[in-house]
Amino acid sequence: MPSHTHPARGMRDFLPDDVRRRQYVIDIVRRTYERYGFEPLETPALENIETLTGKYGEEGNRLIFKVLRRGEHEASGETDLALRYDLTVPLARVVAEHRAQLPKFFKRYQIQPVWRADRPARGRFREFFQCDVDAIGSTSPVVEVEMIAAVSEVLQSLGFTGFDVQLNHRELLTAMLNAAGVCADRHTDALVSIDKLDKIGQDGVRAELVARGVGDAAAATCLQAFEDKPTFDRLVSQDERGKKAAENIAAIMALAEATPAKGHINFTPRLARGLSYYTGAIMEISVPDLAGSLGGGGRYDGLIGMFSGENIPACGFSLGLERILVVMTERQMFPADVQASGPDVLVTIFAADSRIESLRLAEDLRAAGFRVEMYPEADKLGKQFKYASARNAALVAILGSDEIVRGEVTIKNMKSGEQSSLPRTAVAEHLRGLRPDLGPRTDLGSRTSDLGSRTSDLDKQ
RNA sequence: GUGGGUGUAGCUCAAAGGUAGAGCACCGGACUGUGGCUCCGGACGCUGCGGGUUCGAGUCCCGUCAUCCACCCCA
Repeated sequence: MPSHTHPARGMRDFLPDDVRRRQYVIDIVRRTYERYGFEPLETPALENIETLTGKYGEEGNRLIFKVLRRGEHEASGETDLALRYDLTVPLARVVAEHRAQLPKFFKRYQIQPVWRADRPARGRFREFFQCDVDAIGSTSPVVEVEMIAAVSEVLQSLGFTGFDVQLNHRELLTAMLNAAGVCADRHTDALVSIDKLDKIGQDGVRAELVARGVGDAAAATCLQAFEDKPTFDRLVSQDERGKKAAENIAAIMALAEATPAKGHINFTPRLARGLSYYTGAIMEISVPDLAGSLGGGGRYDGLIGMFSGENIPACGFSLGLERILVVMTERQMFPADVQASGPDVLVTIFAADSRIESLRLAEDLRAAGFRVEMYPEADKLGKQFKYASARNAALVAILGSDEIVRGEVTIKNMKSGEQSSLPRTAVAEHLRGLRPDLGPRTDLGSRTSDLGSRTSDLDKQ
């Protein structure tokens, strides 16, 4: 027998209250994405390892969870499969594979877990959910704008007000670094350092740049560019691609004025983003009390071509579910009915010989759409009430010997303490009048039925 | 992967080398047809795990695992 019962490192069990909070967020994300015309996609947890390797940069490669080959190869440590690291690369594979069956401008959303062999930290896990939207087939800035708009609307619907969409462009950074005299093979390192300007300051970045092999003069020019907008513009406009990138960013920001993202977008020259497949606009969303980001994305016009040979433009954004949950939980942003869930009615059992009467009542109330829990044993009523209280039941139904003789049921409101007896046949109608907030919760059913089917399959294995 | 903190009852934490405790939660009773409040009682532990020092280790040392924080990186 195992000595401990913790889930594996960086993995979590979700108890009912956790699941309800997650589903509440996922539901809003999905409904918003749907309204923006995105369609659902699901892909397998496992991919062939060559599908994933070489897409995420050096650090990303290291963090891929690999699966040993089965059978005789197992002993050698050889690996042929890996757990997906994100939802973007699988999408690129799907587009390359099913191009003919997909619309010209394929817009999809995907809400599934991904895995990274990272070291767990606050808001960071080894298994976590991403909520991705991507649009395939167009280079128009309208694509970026809709992406940012959809994500902004999700956050607003969840109750976020102070979020910040940071926008930048890979080509802009490339042009700037070239003009500053940073040689091409130092670009990635330089960007990682520059990304830390807020955190470690100018001198810190300068030291890091030099340590990473960027010359003193080039480092100084870079830092000046981030300090002084005219310098930045001058450096960037020295080549054609830089100019076009600047125009692209300007277009995105102007068009976004017509969307829910209005007032939230900031051009952020220092934003770099780690994944290597980005080629154009890059973006990230952050809120004040979280060190990392709530999500990020960008344009990756070359990724699909790595699978199909044919370059198909694409752009996407990914929201991190657990990052959102961390902040929402801390700020208590969940509605009351999501925080405290319980049955509408708990039906008690007065004595063993009246069990069947209690069951009949429970079934009637269920048919009327209420969420009904049967207390399974004929314990004394005090215990049954105590349980109802602990379960957060709104109402308790009692069918004692007196009630059964009179053809009545006693209903007690657990919050107010009021209770009344009424004819057995009038119970459902009465309950509806008593607590109009109770009853059928259509959204709960659909939440569970069409989400995460793949994850539940995985759980069973 | 690097540096640091913390691991004791289900939970939050005491016990400063000498008999492992409290609060909350749990169970039972006061209250044999009514939860929350009160009172009384009960159960609760290989002190993360393995080694070492010592007459004696929850306490000191080494290792290991877990967890948290800061880096690194990221959603």
